[in-house]
Amino acid sequence: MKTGNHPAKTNAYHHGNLRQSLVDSAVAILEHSGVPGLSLRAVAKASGVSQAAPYSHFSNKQSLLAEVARVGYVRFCERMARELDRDDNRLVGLGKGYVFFALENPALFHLMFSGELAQLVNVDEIDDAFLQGYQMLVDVIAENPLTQFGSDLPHLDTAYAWSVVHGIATLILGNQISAKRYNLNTDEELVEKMLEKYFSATEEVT
Amino acid sequence: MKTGNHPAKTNAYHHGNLRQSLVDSAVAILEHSGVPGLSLRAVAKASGVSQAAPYSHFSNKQSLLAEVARVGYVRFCERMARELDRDDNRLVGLGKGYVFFALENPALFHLMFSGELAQLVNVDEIDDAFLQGYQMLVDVIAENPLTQFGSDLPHLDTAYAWSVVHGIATLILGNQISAKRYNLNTDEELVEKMLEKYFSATEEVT
DNA sequence: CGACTTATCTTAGCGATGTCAAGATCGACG
DNA sequence: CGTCGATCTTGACATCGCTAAGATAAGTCG
Repeated sequence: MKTGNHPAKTNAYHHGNLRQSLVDSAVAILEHSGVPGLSLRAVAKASGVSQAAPYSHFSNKQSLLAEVARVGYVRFCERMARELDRDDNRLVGLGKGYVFFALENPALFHLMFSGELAQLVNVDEIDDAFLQGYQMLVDVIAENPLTQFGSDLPHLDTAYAWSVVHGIATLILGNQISAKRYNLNTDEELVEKMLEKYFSATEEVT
Repeated sequence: MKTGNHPAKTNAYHHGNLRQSLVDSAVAILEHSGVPGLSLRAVAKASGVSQAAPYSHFSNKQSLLAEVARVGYVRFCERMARELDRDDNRLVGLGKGYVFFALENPALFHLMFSGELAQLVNVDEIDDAFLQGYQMLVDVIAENPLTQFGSDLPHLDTAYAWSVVHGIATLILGNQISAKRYNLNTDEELVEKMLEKYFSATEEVT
């Protein structure tokens, strides 16, 4: 039942690396059982310890979930970075990475942005992974301004671009928007078509 | 503790109009206690009945929540309709109504679009209120096409406009976007500025 | 080496939750 | 009046997050 990574394991009683193991177990449970299956007791059992053991490493369930979200932010940035250079328009690429991550990790994405962890994880006192992702967007917008909307309030463009991709991701996950409504085969195709159409009018800048 | 509306009440044992009363109680609890305070037992107590009474009218908690979401859709449409004609650009007005509703009813909005009720309430087999709201958007886009993005795939424009307003609403609710980051006083001001900038380039159509 | 300290983990239990089974109540209808 | 079906109550079960009390073992210091 253990997740397998106990590098500092010492004996059967003391786990050795329980904190990290709990986070890994939680991520694994979240991926194949979703949010409803993610109970503290299930996480503890998956790591081979008793129900109350997590409280030696996390003050409560929210603290564990904040760690899980942090893992999510790291993977999120990696996913966006992977897609960033595969597109002629870097903003389109960044957007694809954003939405694709959401589609590939629905439960994790929901946890990261549900706002239930907003007290612990918000933009003001956020961890580095989240800020790194936000900085990607700021940089891409800076190197390729959205002048098709005019040059007033240029700093709003980051919030706008973020809203577009976040809205697409959320609505697809909630089944309010789907590929078959637009006679497309996959949601990925829908995302590409939307981002290419609504993020691409930046040629006139040069 | 009762919500007050028992028009068909018959006696102390049989409530008379429990189904509607439960929905009303749930909406009220959701508004001033949020999702975490919305337990079936609390709803039952607020309507003055025992814990298991709701199961005579709803198969489970999700069924009740689906009813609550339906109430939310009705109010949602009313809110958008109220804002629709107050703007020169009707799309901007519709968007304001969309986001303002989310800001004014955060818990209800979250319930309506969280996707947890997606099996019960989706766009395919949705109730009239939801479809009415979607039709508002379709009509506004039809009478004022977003030709600034080109005229190919025009049916994607509804999904795009929806994504923009939904993304703005969700990110503000999750505290990822806020007015003070843009030196504005209120979130409403931020919403207006964004929608006017990114939804207004439709003059060249006429 | 041996005793003390501290972090870690277990067992037991509390209150709250969603849900179900059994039975009580009462209006409607013959 | 008597039966029936819908409605509601009581009581219970499993699970949940969380806490208290105590067991275990690793580290430290004499």
